[in-house]
Amino acid sequence: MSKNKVREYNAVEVEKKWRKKWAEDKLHEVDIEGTPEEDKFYNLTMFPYPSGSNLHMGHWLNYGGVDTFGRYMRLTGKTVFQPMGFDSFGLPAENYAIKTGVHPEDSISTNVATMKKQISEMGGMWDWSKQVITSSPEYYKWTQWLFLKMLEEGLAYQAESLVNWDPVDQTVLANEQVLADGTAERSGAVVEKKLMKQWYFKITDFAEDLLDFSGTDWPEKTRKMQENWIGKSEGTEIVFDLLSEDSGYTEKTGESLVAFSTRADTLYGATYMVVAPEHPMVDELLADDYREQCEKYIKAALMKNEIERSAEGKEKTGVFTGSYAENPINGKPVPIWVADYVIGSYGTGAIMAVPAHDKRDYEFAKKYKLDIIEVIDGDKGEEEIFTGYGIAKNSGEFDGEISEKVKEGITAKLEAIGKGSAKTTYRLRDWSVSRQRYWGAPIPVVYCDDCGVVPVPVSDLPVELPRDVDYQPKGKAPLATSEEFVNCKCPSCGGNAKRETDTLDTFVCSSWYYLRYPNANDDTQAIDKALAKKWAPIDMYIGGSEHATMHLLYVRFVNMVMQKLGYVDHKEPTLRLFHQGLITKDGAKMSKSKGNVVNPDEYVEKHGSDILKMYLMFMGPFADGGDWSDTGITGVLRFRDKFWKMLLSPEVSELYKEVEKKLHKVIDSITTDMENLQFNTCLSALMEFTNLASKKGLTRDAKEKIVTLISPLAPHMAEEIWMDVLEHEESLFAAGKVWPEANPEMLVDDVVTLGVQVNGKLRGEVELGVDEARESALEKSREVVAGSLEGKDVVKEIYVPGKIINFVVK
RNA sequence: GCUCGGAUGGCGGAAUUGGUAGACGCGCAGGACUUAAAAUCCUGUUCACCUAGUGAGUGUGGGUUCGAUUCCCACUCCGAGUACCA
Repeated sequence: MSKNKVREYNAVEVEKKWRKKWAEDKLHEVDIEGTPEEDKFYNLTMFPYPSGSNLHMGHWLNYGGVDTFGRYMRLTGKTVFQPMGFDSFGLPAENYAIKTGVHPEDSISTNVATMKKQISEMGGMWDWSKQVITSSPEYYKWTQWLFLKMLEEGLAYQAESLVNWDPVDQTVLANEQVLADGTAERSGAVVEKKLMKQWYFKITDFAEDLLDFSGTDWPEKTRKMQENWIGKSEGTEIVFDLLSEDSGYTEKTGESLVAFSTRADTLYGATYMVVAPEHPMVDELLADDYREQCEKYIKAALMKNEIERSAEGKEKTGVFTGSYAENPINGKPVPIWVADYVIGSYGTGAIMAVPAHDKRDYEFAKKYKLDIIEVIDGDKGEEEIFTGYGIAKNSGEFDGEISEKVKEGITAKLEAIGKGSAKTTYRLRDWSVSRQRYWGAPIPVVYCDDCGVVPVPVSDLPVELPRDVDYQPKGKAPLATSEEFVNCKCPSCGGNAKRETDTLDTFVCSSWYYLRYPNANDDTQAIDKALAKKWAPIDMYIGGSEHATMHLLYVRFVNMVMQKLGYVDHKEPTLRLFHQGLITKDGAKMSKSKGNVVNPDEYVEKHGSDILKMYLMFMGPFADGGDWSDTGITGVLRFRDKFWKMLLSPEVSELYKEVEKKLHKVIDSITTDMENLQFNTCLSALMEFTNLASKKGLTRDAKEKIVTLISPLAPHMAEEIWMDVLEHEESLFAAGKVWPEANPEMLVDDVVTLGVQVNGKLRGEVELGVDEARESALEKSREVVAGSLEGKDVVKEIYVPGKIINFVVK
């Protein structure tokens, strides 16, 4: 029948042949306009940053898994759109340029070319005809358009905020560029904080929408992380009136300090207040005798970032301001402190401290000998203080009531006397999108003396990033050094104006790219409504979990805005989300600086990409990644050869019953595992089948089924078998819905072997029918473990059909 | 610090809703084939011991249950994120 003798499998040659053929046939190019909506499957991976180094094992794991899943969906009959692009703006290219003098445009275009070549050699079904490169004017033109939309919608605004300032390099630093000791990575200078006017996106307007994940299939952990990041808490804003020093703290100054608390029920126990070092009222709180000491403390505190301020083992520090405020519930004066454990951006930046019922306040109060008054009765257990809900005491009229009631009562009372109100706050902050850097999309606004802030009209986009700009750090944004760029005419009045010189955060570029892919080459509009509505939401989005809170929150936010504007129908950008794991080397993240980067190319050259991909998929769960070691690659090679030989052996006319049953069980388990992206167990199942069937022979039908099952994992080999051995006319991946279905009758066994336990310990095995009746099952089991039952009283007999028998004896 | 994960043989890992722990693979040991080796094939392989068996065992200590890798409590270690790396 077959013209093929059993021949050796030459992976490298075979793979090259099929990649060439697939490219010629444009097999992976999707008919974006013509595909019916019910057939579409948008299979997306988070696009890579084109860094200097080659593709690493992490990329391989990531894209290997994406492609395996995509091919599986393809074989179930879906039209799979699997585009690829590059997130090419950003800090690393700029830093590289500063260091080496190579222009980011040049290094990026080299890197993109290299990575594209390497990704192509993996043999994935990437649709390169819809590529996006975020640093290209054709793309960032529309990123600027997105900014203008935000502005139009009132979702972009300017405000001052603190940034890391390097006084030597005269430049803003990313948190990453600030070392743990507070000095700058590059210059070594002690980093300062500087107030700067920045553009923000009002993501906080969408806090409630972002908390609603209905309709999505996301990992529980990612949802939790986002929920905590958004950090909704319902509490009370409480007004503490300031007391004047001159009066001996008996009279009010007329000013007040507002604190946010989720535990208004503990207000009677509030014995002091703490304001964040960056609190806007700090300066007026400083009494003369305390000013010098406080200012020193505040300056030091502002140099640290949030993580350092609350770092491990760090003792809480603070200073007394010399001011007092009145506790509104009992009229008692409380001292006001400044401490860096209070963060300015959360709540109101000021807290009422209840040391008897809050751990941090307790530590602080003990250290500085502040009053500690218990106002709740509760079981402390082994702790020094009680932090839960209990029964109120020392709380005036609220004594004896439960905390929840007290909270409501006190809030109501505060409302009645005008000293507070119920309030919901969120930890989520607005998204700062301004960067004082060169390598980003220029923010498309101009500043006109007469008209103020004027958006650049869409027809004038892109505001092009000039190539010849001095991007060396020197005290102002790189774009500000270019007179040619800065000076322009006001689009509104035609008078002299100056351009905004900040660029956009690269997260803005990546917040909408999935809506651009379907019409990536369309120069007339950012998003094609009809196409976006058809292809969005993303059916499967795969990327690292390091993006759980930022990128994945920004994408959701932007999608919500786009929905509001009618560009998409769905609130959520992606239905299903999956995080691949991390590949490490000797337990550490692979990086050039550590010198532990393993180059995938050498494995591809030696064994072919199918082998490397299968090995990465087999190494462990796709969601876990793992530590790289090539010791196990032998097993995958052996399996591949065995599989190849099995498929090339002569066909048999009928399958052995055992093999047939196994085939259907394998179809069943692989289908489930593919759906769940558990590729390691897909391979285990294929190995088991091969071990069994290679001795017995396969029918043509079985060969077609098993080749289809392996094809998402080893597409080149599968295609070679499909076309060259099984002599099909058309590619397996163009064959439509060919994924096999298991025959349910083949999945059930009539006999099962069950463990027989005595007191929960395995003492024997028994063969039973699947639905063996209780009495006969127990009867047979008793015989098996007769020895262990001898002389004992059986007090209970447990029989769970198909699972277990357990005798409880005394 | 805070938030979220993870920990199973010598190694990578497997185990629907609690039901025979260690599938599959690597490695190792023994055997077949070979003048020999490689490759391939077969057998064995959680550990301990007084080895026809018995006991222990899924990071540690407790708990719930007839039964826990799985559920609960406390802890240890490792990883990710922590808002200007992406």
